[in-house]
Amino acid sequence: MATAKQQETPRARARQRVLADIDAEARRQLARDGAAALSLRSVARELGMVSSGIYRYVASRDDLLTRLIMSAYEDLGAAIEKATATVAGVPATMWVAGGNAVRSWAKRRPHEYALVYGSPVPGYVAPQDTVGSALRVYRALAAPLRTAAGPDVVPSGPLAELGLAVVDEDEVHTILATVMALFGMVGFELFGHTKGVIDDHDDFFVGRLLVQAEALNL
Amino acid sequence: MATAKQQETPRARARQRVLADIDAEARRQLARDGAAALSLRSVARELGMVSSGIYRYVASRDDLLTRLIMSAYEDLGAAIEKATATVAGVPATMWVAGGNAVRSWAKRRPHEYALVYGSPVPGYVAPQDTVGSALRVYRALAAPLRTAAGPDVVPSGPLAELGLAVVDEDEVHTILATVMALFGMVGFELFGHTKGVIDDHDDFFVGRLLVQAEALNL
DNA sequence: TGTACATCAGTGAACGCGCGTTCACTGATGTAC
DNA sequence: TGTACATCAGTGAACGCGCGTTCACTGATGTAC
Repeated sequence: MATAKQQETPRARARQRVLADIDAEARRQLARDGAAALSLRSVARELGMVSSGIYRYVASRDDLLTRLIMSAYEDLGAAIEKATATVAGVPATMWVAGGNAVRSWAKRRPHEYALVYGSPVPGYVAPQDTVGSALRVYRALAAPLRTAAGPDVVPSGPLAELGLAVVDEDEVHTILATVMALFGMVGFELFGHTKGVIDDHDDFFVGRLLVQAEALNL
Repeated sequence: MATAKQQETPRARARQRVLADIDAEARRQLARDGAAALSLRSVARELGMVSSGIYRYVASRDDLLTRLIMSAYEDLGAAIEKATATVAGVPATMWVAGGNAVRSWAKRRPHEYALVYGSPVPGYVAPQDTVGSALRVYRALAAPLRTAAGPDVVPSGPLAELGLAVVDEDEVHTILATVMALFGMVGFELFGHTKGVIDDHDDFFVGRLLVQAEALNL
């Protein structure tokens, strides 16, 4: 199983390029029309390829969706990491930065957000591959908690995967519920449920993030 | 514009019956396959009607979606009202009952929940008609707050439509954020984001509802 | 009570569309000797 | 360095599917005199 990448042949390089084009075009279509409208045929068409040709690169429509889901998670995770890193050291500020990153990413890429945190795509079942990428988001959000806990903590308990050592069940639940509340707020705004109720969303959101930081003892 | 319903003619009664059948069948299909799979043709087919015949009853697919959305809101609103009414008088208990009603309704009707609180249906824009129905849900959830405030309160401020008189902006935001947190938790569980993280969802959920009730001063 | 006309539910054919996926194929690229 | 064979990207046609919506129509029901 030695997948030697040494000696990159022209054909292999071309393949990588086409694969990247496919991903890019799929993302573009997802961003424009949403997951439901995404089709292998239109991706192939846009790439100037005959519709069946795309099967040399992608096993099925579901396979392409999986790639999109994973890259959405990775992209969001990276955005949070970046936002958090710029204010590293001050837990409460980190939390606010992370939360704001989620919100602004969601507004920048509403269809991608909908794909991963909205209604499941009918008929699609996420393969195991996606959970790692999904985890990156939570790990990024947990950065302020890690900072607050200090560098000497040995991860343990139900949140060990996030680099946390929390044993008290109520505390675990508080953390989880806070994350869910964050996504609840983002989803409500993005999906238009706050129209006419909240006028200054920025203000509302930052205010709530601060309250959350307090609840998390940051 | 005197829409006299007096003198119900057989034809009119038949029309009502067919319309009800259409709604029922559409709901059945929505429940089974989700909104994306809902088609006028299959509804007509199932009713033993030729596909074009359904246009005597429904203006378009979007029109049918609107009916489904409104009835979903009404149904959820009614479920919350019922749950809250059975424990009327004790605000905190009412809140827990209302929250549990949202969750159990969502688990009973996942596709309906996804239709109204999940990703927007691509290409569909909700007409103004739906906001009244949507409001019923929030009004039902606000019952414990009304009870806590007492019967003499004259509704005013941004939440007047919910029968509340709250002027303090932070308090308004707390109420809104709590509702969003509720839907965030329900959505996360329903859409499978808590797999492997939370083992006892009932326990988690009730615990959080109690915390929320406290935050709402109930 | 009876007739003449208007309304309306439901039919059947059609338009034009797009989809996922399979298959046998050509011709270029890569590899082993 | 040159040849023979294997791999693989991309083609083009096809299968079978389902959709929303329009239109001219028939025949039954409802209404006005």
